Amino acid sequence: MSETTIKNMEEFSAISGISRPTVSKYFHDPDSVRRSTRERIERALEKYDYRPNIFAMNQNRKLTKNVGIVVPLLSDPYFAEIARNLEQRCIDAGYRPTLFSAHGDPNLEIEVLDNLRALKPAGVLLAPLGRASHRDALEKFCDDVPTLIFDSSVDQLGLAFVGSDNFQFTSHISDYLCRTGEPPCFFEMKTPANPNAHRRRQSYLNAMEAFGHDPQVISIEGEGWAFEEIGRIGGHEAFASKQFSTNTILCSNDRLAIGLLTACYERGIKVGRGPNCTIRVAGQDGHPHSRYTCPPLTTISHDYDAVSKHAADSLLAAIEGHVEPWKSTRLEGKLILRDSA
Amino acid sequence: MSETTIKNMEEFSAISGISRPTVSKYFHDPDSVRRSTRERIERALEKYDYRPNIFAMNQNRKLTKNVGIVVPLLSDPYFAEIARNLEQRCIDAGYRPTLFSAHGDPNLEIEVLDNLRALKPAGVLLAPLGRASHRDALEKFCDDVPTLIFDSSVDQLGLAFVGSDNFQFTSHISDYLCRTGEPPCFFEMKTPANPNAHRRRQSYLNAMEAFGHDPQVISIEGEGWAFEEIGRIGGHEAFASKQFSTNTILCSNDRLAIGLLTACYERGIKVGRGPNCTIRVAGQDGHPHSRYTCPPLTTISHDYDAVSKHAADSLLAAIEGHVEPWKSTRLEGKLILRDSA
DNA sequence: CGCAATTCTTTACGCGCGTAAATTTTTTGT
DNA sequence: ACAAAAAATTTACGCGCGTAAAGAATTGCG
Repeated sequence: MSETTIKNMEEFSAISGISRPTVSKYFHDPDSVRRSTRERIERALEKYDYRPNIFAMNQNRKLTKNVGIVVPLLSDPYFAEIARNLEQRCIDAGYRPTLFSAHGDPNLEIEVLDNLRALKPAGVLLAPLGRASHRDALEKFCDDVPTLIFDSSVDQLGLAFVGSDNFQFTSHISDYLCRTGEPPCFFEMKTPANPNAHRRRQSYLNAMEAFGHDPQVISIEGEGWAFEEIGRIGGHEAFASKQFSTNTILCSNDRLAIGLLTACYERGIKVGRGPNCTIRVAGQDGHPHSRYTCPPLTTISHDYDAVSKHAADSLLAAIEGHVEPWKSTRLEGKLILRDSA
Repeated sequence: MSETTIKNMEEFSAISGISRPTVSKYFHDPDSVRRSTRERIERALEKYDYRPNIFAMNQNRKLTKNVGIVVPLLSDPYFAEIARNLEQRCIDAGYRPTLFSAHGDPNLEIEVLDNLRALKPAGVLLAPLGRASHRDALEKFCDDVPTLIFDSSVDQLGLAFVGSDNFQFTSHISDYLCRTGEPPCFFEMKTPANPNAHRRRQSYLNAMEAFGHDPQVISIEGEGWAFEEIGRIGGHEAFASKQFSTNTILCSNDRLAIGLLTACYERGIKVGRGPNCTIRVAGQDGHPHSRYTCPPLTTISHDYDAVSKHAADSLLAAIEGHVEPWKSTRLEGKLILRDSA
């Protein structure tokens, strides 16, 4: 690398011997110029490290290379993990992802989207808060910006939806639980933040009917996103009032299950499949932490890779002009057998 | 809000009746214009929602209002939580924070910093990866961009350092453990990613000497950021080779402790203070998850609020011209007594 | 080799805003 | 009420790059 520092595209075009408009074209898409000129530019690029001013670029381009990634709660490792995955895929495709979290607050979600608008993103990958989201504001945003919805669907919003097949999740794990012991009760929040919860409850009811068992749904109180605490408190109350009719509890999601396991511990209830265990607990999501609960949590896991790949691919395809009608893609989960059930 | 849509500051200045340079001044700092004109602008702002083009602003301003927040691993809820905190403080102070994660990879850390440079940030809040960080690249970055280091210090890098007092952490919890039972062994990674680990080990050694006990450090193998798994595997090996000389284990951090708890469970070892418990385990960090382990983890917690407040305040003060010599601030932690020890 | 199709160069303008200088208007203090 | 200070306006230029149009150079192909 030489010492002469290049401060703009004009100077760079001079020393590279290529005209500025062509250099500009190169930065927009390296393959849009002749092979030989591309090589000349890249040789110069190695000698003098120059990068076009990102603000000047974005100001004039009709379409930027910015991509927004919005999740409901970044402090939930599930979302952090999927966000990381999406981020990498965008970078690999030559886009500039920016990560946002609504921190569980629907007003913040709107604010985030407003800020995102200012970045003139080519597209957005959005996991909505769900029930609490301001529906019409989301809709308005999706009208303006190519948006792919993931994780939790809101009608036919955006370009498409990619997520997990919650019916398959619950029916699969219910099936497992029924075949290996007492039929499960279903442990959930009464007013879940996420619409997936409703699908899971329904799928549980279907599964129980198919097996000819009486379903039992325990719907606990609690607002917000502190699911572990909600599960813990709700668990204590459910135990105290003897609401569990069988020795098996299927939780609507892993974080609730983690809280329930804590409640079990605090009440001296042994969880697992072992000889002196009195109860089985299973979750749903394949939460990064579920491996390390005590006992390790039996759960059904999202296919993180497949979901994020499908989501990123769909968005980027749409950005690049491949129009397709709205579509919902729901991927199957994998049962992860561990000690808790 | 009226229907006429304003597309630039020129138009907005026309309808608000204020000249464009004054409007520009207002957006730079609302308090820099006379109260009456400020009110006129804000009245117009309510009628026609106009926001200055962020790219055009940043292109010309010598100093942007961008602030970068960089953490080693966003999927660790500890960092997610502190990042959220920092983010909010920046927004409240009128800055535009952008969140980045190095995803545990020192090369990515450099890449993130390079991308950050392109945003011409007014300042950066950086929690370095630690041992694995490319020291000289960080240094170079800090030379160019006002950077405040937090969580894990690297010499006298940047404007200042803000973090926790690891000596106090370990001495405090060691003290507690010694007074309430057998003196603790110290469970750590042999090659920890984070330099805080060294301080904690040293503090443990000091504490044990002060109490007149023989220290015992168990240093386990493992690279990377999958601390829980490292703790679990390392725990199994340590138990198998009977490396724990007392019934009390102080872990270098909570995530390691969480893995160790899983190992204990898997070996049928009862952890806690109860009558038929054979071992006590404590962690350090006050990890968001530590409340929900089984048993709930006794730990010493970072003062999240104080650390992030101090970090954000220091950076913003420096940005706004309050020069101060390099300083290291280390805040005390709070002991959180739970069932595990 | 010659022609058309590509690709590049030259020239020129515009994006939306920051900012400086000179001038005019408004406010402040007495 | 008046001068001085403060704030706003007018005018003008520049930032770094996108992009369009017209012409020149290069390429591919029969």
